[in-house]
Amino acid sequence: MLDDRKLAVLRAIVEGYVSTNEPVGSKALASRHNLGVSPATIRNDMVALEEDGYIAQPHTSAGRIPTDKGYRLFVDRLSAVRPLSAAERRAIESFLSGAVDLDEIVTRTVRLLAQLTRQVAVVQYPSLTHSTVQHIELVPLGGTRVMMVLITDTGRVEQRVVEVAEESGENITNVAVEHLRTVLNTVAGGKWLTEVPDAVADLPAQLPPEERPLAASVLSVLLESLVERHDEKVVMGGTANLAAVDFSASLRDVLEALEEHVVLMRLLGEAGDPSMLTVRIGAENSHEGLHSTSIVSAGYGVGDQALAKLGVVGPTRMDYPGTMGAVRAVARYVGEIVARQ
Amino acid sequence: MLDDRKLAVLRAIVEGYVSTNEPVGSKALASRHNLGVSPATIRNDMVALEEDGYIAQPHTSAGRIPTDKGYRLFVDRLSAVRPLSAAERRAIESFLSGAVDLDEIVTRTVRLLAQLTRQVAVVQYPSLTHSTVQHIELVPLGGTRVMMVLITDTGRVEQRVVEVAEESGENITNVAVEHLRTVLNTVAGGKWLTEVPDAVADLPAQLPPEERPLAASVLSVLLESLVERHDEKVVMGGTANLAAVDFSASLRDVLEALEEHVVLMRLLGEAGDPSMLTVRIGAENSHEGLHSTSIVSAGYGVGDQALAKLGVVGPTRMDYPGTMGAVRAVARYVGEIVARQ
DNA sequence: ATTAGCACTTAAGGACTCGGAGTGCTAGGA
DNA sequence: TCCTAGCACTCCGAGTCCTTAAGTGCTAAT
Repeated sequence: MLDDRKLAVLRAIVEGYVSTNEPVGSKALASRHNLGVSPATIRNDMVALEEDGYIAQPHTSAGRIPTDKGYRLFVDRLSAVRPLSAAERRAIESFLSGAVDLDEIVTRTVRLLAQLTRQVAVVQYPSLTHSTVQHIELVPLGGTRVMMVLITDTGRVEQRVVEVAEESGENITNVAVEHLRTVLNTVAGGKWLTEVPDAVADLPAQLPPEERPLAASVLSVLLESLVERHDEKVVMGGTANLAAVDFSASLRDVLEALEEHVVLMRLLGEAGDPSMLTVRIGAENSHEGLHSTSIVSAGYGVGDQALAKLGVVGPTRMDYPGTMGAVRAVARYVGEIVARQ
Repeated sequence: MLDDRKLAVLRAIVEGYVSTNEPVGSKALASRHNLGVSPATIRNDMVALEEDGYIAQPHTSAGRIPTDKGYRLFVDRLSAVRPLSAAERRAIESFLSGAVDLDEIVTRTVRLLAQLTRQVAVVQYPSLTHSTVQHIELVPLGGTRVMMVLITDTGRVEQRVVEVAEESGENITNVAVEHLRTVLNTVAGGKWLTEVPDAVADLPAQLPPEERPLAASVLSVLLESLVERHDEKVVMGGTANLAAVDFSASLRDVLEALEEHVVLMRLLGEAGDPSMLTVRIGAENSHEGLHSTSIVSAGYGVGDQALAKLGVVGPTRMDYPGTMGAVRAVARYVGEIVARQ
């Protein structure tokens, strides 16, 4: 059905349309992309490609543009991820290695990706799920309040203020807090976060009765902060790059979708091994407002452990090989940097 | 020079242009804003207003639109901040009070402001400058590394990994860390952050020699994290609202300016008592890309202490009374909520 | 000081034309 | 059987022209 030449034509159409942003016709194709055949032949191929739904024409007597399905085929079979130049890789390395902080790593990564791809970049914070407990700290804040700080081996810090029920407030002594801290760290230290709930389940029973209200309050907050999916934290940048593009959907819809972080999470979050590139094209995105965009994403992490994902959002009409190269490269470096922390 | 009627005309022009987004002519003015005079009279006034630079016409035979100077006069003398309705205030209250976390307060505030004003909202994190040290925690991470966590009374938590110089690495004993923690909290606890550098200056001298390398490393990181202006952290939301507006400058320029957080900080940061509303109109903004936008900002804080600022960015053609009302109201509530934490 | 009347300007929108790019189809050639 | 040349057809987009509506500035009268 699709012989080599037809595929070559499709590739040429995608590349042409991506670079010029104008529907590409048979004559232009024949002259520029020396395919060795006449425009008429190309037209015949185009008809076939159109019947199969890979390309479409905006109106009669216009050139062809790729459909979502066409881009999909292009990405899957007709293109190779374009590796970055040595200079680009050095730039990434030096730009990211200057970060002191998990926050800063994420912020810089976003800016880097946006700049590299000239699109909107999205980076998810490293997930708590694959971390272990490094330390749990309890700090009496005076009154009936205690601050709980959870530190993970991946450098993540979660803090929460714990409000202890009023009647038992007088029992918050430094001794009790210190005791609880010791016990907590003994029981939960080094455990995977997913194991913590089980590990602390029968902890209050082991404590003297007067310390139990405090322990109960702290534990409920701790468990709560584990349940909350903190990998839902994302940072976005490069929205200015959207202004240059004209979407078939309104720019407003796209911006709105991007601002709903929950949506973003779904987009990045679905499926995908770490270091695997995921490309979602046009209507493949479940969210309505993003039907005219494509999303290229990858997981990053330490070793083969996926900590989180990052990616870029751009028009379906994007430079896939280049974008994929940039996303992959950045994901790798970020993984390294996070590991180094 | 500017009698009452001319001012009334200016006000009518501003209000008309803001609501219709079209240049407003003398006839429309006379009929809608019953000023009790004929169009011809209004025209005469318009000529005077134009000579003084308060209004301009895009081209001959078009109506007038206000200039930056015109908006300025309108804001300063012709308008009153419009208070929010009771329902709106209740909505703010309930929306903000659900936040558990400083991060969440900020995030929710941004979304709230954006929704209320239908513009881009910007919220600065509470500054460290006006906080006191609640607690400093040190956690050995194994090897030559220690995590330092600084907790302030305003609920802010700063964490840093401290790398202790290699040769002295063996000296990181739990005893030394605990000792340093105790001493640090004794010396710095309850102090204003600005006082901390002085307070800890001669601390190493008081320690046994084998603990000094550790102390020196921790202190240098601590001081560094105090110097870094963490009130430079800002969160932005509602960019989708920009899509609806057409700026004289390109949308891209505006988005770019907004993404440069440093620029935002300058914009919000300059001058202004807490609870004072600042309005910067058009070219009054130092940044080129924002010459066609106005910024309404206010400080928020506990009592009369300004912790940080928040504001919105919109087209110069904005509903100033309403926007100012929303910004003021949100600033007040956020101040309260932060205090309550 | 205000108003009515009038001539003038200008952008926006609609109708029309025209050229170019591109197509589909058919018939002839390797 | 596949490719190519040629040709008639379609349709968008740019350009031109015209008209309309809104608005102005000026002058003279109240």
